[in-house]
Amino acid sequence: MTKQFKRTTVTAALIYANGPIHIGHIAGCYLPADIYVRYLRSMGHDVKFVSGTDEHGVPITIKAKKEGITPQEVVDKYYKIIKDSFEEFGISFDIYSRTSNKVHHETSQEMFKNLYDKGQFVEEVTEQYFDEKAQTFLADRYIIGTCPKCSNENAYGDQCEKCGSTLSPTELINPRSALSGEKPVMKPTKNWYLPLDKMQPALEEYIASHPEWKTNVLGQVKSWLNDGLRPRAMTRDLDWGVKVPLPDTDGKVLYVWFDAPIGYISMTKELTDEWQKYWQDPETRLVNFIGKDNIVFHCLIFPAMCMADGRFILADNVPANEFMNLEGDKISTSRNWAVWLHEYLREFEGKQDVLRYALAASAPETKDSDFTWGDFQTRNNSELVGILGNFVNRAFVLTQKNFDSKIPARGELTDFDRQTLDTLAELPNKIGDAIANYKFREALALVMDVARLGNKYLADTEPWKVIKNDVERTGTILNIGLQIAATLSIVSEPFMPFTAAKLSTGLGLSGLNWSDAGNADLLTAGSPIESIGLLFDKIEDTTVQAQIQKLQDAKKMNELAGKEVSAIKDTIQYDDFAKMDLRIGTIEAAEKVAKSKKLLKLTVNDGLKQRTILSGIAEHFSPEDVIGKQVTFLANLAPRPMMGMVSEGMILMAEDKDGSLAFLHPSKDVWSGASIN
RNA sequence: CGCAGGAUGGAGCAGUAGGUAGCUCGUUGGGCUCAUAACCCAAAGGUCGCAGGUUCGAGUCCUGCUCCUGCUACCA
Repeated sequence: MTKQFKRTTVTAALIYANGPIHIGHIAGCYLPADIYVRYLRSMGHDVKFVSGTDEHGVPITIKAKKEGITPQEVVDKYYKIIKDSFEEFGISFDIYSRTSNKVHHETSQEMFKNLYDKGQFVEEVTEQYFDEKAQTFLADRYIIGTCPKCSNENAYGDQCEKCGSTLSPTELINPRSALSGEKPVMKPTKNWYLPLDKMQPALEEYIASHPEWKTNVLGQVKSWLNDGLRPRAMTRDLDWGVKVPLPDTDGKVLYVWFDAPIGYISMTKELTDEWQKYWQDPETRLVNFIGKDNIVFHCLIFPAMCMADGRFILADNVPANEFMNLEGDKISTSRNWAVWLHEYLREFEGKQDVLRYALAASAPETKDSDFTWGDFQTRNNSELVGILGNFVNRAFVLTQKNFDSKIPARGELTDFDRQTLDTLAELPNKIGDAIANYKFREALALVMDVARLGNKYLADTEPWKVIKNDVERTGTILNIGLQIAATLSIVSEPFMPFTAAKLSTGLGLSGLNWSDAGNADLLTAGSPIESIGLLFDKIEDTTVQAQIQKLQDAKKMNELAGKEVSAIKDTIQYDDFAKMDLRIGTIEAAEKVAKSKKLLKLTVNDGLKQRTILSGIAEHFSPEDVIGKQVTFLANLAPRPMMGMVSEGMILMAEDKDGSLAFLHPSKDVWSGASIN
């Protein structure tokens, strides 16, 4: 922090190009990075802001297969959506590129080759599961099998979600491929590993030299270091990605997390011929904005790569944010629980700054935060409209009415005027310091304090009263009010660039930068102001409710779409079937089982006697619904004690897509006890 | 299991080297009327997750515990 740098390279996480972007991405890294960069630019610093899409890796090939298109078509589609929405949202990248570009392939291959030639890799041949039908090696996550610990039949190769234990694919009983359902075979494969274990001391030293990093970042890193780093494969068996630049390596590509961070470098290459200045000069400060899931890659693996390579500078800071939730639930692309940026831009035209404000104000800087539409509305209505918009509007309207839309001259100052101007002069530095220290929420609150200062100044000086008998004094008051607005147009720019631009247009200002903020003479008396209308509009309850409804609909749709018809079980013999005694019975009585959420106690007449069957259907049916119904049940199932009672059989139910249950009735009433063959 | 982060008035968050608990929004009351029923002032509201300990004194240090999140596909 104390070191003086000549220039700054700012990167924002490379987003994976298999879906559009949502508010979590923005709040997590793109908006903070943009605020930071805009501030540095306003300070006159030399800064390059680089980001793009990460277009390699297994999930993209899966997505392509699912949609029946090529991986390239997948990434082309999302690259465009993502790039366009960022641009419209005012994220001011100097370049937004992609890792499928030629220059990126060359750059990462060159770096790989350099590490290889320097002997930095360890070659190792391991046995891995291979899917013969899909002709591909399987990532741990794409192997499904029975958990050795809890016998869950759908455990993943890396973890069983039922019992939570961490697994390795070879531990699974009856492994099968998630792609084809086939049983995978073990096949030897050679890969190149980066020996992180040997590099740990150097990495520890690097981390130790940055005690100023955010606690969540250091904590995460420490967690990895405590565990002890292990060698990590930098190549994968896959045909989608950057080819390994060595002989006889067909079907092998660079590990996405090897090539992705190099993307920052290759994108800078595309941007400028002077790219080396931004990546190799120790007087350049490198700042990587990311979300917390990326911490290990940016704080350990990428630095390790750079150290091994020897040519590149290491990050001076990695200000990672935590995660943002949505209406109390985790944002999820696959569950469609998200506010998509491209949709927001369509539905809230011209309101980029409202979302920028709401996200910056509740960004997950120190811990996970929650975005709610209610909060969005409040922030807009009571802060942007009520405080900022209102102040500007008051100052403008008063000037229009009383001074013919010309900036009035400033006469003699009162103590209160001076006090106000002093406060005004201090705020820009405070805001700048907060931004420089990655405290964007605090910085934004201080920006609002500028508007609050203006509101209070007008309320205390009451120009609408003074005008009745002292025009000159009124002029002084409004001059000061407008000067406050002028500073506001500068300090709000990193956060709300669209609003800031409108405001400077209205005031007839241009070309100002951060050092001008706080100055009380930005506006010259006599120059005109231009009507800019209202900076912000109120957002109505109905608008907000529509968004919430949309989310809920999406959730429902997704639940329905998420179900797939399960595969047919293994073949059985007739004898196996004949063992089951399936019968029709009539439910004669039903009651809820006390203290149980799911169980219903059913009294079923099977033609011979009444039997008690406990069935887990209470969440779907009430006792009145089922009395008198004929149902299919398994009559010779071994009795099973539950909740202090014994269940003598099992009612057969069909589960519908949405999780609701249906009974199996005979198509006409039959006698109780009818057997089923 | 372990490691890491978090748990502070109704909501969202600050609390820097331990010394009477702050901010924004919301609520209530009052004032003002230039302004998008916006603005200004004031008040109410917290035993700082739980239980111990160190200290003259702890939200802040130590120990144990509980809950949430991450480390684990999609994903910032």
